[in-house]
Amino acid sequence: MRDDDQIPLPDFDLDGFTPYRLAVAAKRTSEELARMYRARFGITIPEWRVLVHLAHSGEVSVRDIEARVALEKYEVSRTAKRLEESGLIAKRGNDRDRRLVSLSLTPKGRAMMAELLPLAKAHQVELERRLGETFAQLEAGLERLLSENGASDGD
Amino acid sequence: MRDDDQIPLPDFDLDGFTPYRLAVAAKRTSEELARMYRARFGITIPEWRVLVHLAHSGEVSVRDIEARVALEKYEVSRTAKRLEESGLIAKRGNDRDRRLVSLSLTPKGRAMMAELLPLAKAHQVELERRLGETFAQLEAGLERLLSENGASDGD
DNA sequence: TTGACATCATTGCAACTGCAACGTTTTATC
DNA sequence: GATAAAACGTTGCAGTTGCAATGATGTCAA
Repeated sequence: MRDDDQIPLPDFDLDGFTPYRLAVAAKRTSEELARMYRARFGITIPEWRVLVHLAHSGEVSVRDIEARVALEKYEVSRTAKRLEESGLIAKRGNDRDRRLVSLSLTPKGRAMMAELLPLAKAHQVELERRLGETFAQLEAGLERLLSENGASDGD
Repeated sequence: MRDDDQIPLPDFDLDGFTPYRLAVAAKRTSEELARMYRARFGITIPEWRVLVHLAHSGEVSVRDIEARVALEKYEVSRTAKRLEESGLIAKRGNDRDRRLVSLSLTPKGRAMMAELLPLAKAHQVELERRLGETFAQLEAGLERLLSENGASDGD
């Protein structure tokens, strides 16, 4: 065998691989935001998602949140536990169906969201401004990806 | 105080929040791929990234990889450790600069990549087909996001 | 009513992650 | 050269994650 007797590999450009590009873009975008959440409010992204849903929907169960904020059931459960410990949400049993746990914002959580949501909105506006006309293109692509199997399975 | 005397919250639609949309789209896309990697080759996404870079670049250091595949230094280090343990890559010291560790594919790793890379390419083609004309739009958006601060800081 | 099955939420465990600190080696400054 | 500073890679630790299993409750059919 000669020394260069190696299996030849096809060229592959990771930078042109869409799943990779998406992952990197998402990570950057999320981390930018996560820094703000953490620095100003001391919350993580899963916490932010749950809080947003509660702000929007009032009192809901873990199950209700799961599907709506793209978190697994156990993530919601643990996130809710942390949020309760930091006093931002309240958990209580549901009398109709005692398997359910009702989650809702506490006044403290509500006050925080009253401050946070406008910032998030402003961030979105700023993002759209920064992307300019490519924003609509990005959205078209995301829409296509997200609608592909949005309801097909629980994952 | 009346019972409904609550701080009013602005409406906020998580589903329309671009960072969230990106995160969900990236997660779905990545997981689809991760399933294939894991099922057929038993590797994770960080492992896949390191392997791709080695397939492309031959022999490189941890530092070289770090920037190119969007992983932190310690992630590359631990990923390399695992890949070495599973016999897919080899690690050895660099004589010129003994701080460096040279990573390279083993024949076994090379053989795996020879099988994996065509599948990844096919996946990309399939993705482009599925997205149709929105693919170009998505790419335009991603390009904008990724070029914004790609070299500005190491993060 | 009872028993089998489904649903909801939680948790034990092992693996993984992020951060900061570390040891080693090289580079820069005097 | 000697000392300080920087670069490279690794690792200890505490916290987090994902999976599968669990317990508790509800639903349905006989």
